[in-house]
Amino acid sequence: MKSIKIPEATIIRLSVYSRYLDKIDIRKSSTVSSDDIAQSVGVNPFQVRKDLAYFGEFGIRGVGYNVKSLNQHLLKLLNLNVKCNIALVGFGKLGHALALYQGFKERGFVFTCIFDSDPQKIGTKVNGVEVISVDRLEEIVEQNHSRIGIISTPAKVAQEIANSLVKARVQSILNFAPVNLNIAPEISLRNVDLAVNLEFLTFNFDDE
Amino acid sequence: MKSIKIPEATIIRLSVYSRYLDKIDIRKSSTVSSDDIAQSVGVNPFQVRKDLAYFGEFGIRGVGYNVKSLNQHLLKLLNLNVKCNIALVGFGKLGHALALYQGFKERGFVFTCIFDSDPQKIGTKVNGVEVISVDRLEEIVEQNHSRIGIISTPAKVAQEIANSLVKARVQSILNFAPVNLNIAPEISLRNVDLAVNLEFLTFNFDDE
DNA sequence: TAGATTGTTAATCGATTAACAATC
DNA sequence: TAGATTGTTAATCGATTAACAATC
Repeated sequence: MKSIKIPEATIIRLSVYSRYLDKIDIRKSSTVSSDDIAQSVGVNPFQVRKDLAYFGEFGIRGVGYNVKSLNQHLLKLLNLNVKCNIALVGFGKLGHALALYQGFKERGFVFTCIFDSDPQKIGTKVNGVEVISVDRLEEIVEQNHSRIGIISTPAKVAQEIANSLVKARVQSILNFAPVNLNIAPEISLRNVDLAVNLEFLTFNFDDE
Repeated sequence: MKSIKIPEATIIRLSVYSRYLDKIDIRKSSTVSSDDIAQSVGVNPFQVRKDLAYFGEFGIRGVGYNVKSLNQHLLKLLNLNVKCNIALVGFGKLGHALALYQGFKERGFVFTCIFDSDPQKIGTKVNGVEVISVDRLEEIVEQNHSRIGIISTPAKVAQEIANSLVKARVQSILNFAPVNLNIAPEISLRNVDLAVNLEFLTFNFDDE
């Protein structure tokens, strides 16, 4: 099915569409149009239909999309219909914030193991999950069958952590460290670079 | 100068290039080639040169770029040569993490005012900056001449906060709330959507 | 001079936008 | 049937990649 290449931007939008559908009160209306979705998430209706068309025909012409069934399709495409174990590495302020982030919980994401190198933090618990020494990362992550590793460590050690995660057989890495990670191409990698986002904004200042 | 449209992706890369230049030890070599930069940040050398070419000629053919001078040019383009006041709204776990984030400090970003609605938090201090009631947002942000507002509140109130920030004359908004903000087009807006990044990764699972 | 590396133009590629036939 | 809205093809737009002349 994934033989035709799906644009990254399309995948991101699928996730956004799905989150919007989550919020619709289906008692008011059980269907939704591409125009409606487009307006609500800030894209244009052509794009909504095009994005969906990569994966099949989910709507009814003249009527629209059934909210519940479309969302089920989207969740399935995003593989959110099955639980997935996630390892969080780096339990500093940012790691802490991620571990407790509502936006993850709402979409069904729960961290199944958490690592840090600070002896002060090791042994403490978050939502019933114990913080473990990063020395045991490879062992535990493999045991846990974590499919995703999240890196919220300092940039210096991020590459090393990434290597360990790959050894422990994660399939994907979400990296918050501001550094270019070199990893095997079969691992999917996504970088979230916070400073860069701020600098995008300062660039746009009209320097009077 | 900004009459020709600069791709967003280019602006993001300028920021990445600059951060890389920060890290180069110029005692070892005072110049750097587009190949070198490209390798280090994970893009291709054509792209580095093309990105820079939007703004001028910064290199010497046959030699490369002077590290220090190129970085100064980039910092100027990104308007990082002048301090800019930033308001942070929402001092939950995520806001807290952002306020203390090293990656911001390293690039010269400091938050000059912080807001929350929780009486428990109001009056506490972070790096010498007091958390203020969100009721006083418009007044204080305008007084402070904040050019950027960062929203790390729950999604429900994000639009309302955005409106207040715009009233208080910010020029840009960095939004962490998972919701589409409707704001005047002259305000530059950047969304950082954490859950969507995770779902990008789950999409790529090879569903065996 | 010969080798290296930039700056810039051209070619390719991919994503978005638009238009419209299909059909409920 | 008429109106609405999808699914899909075509047109446009923009960004990336490649090639190469310029020049240090």
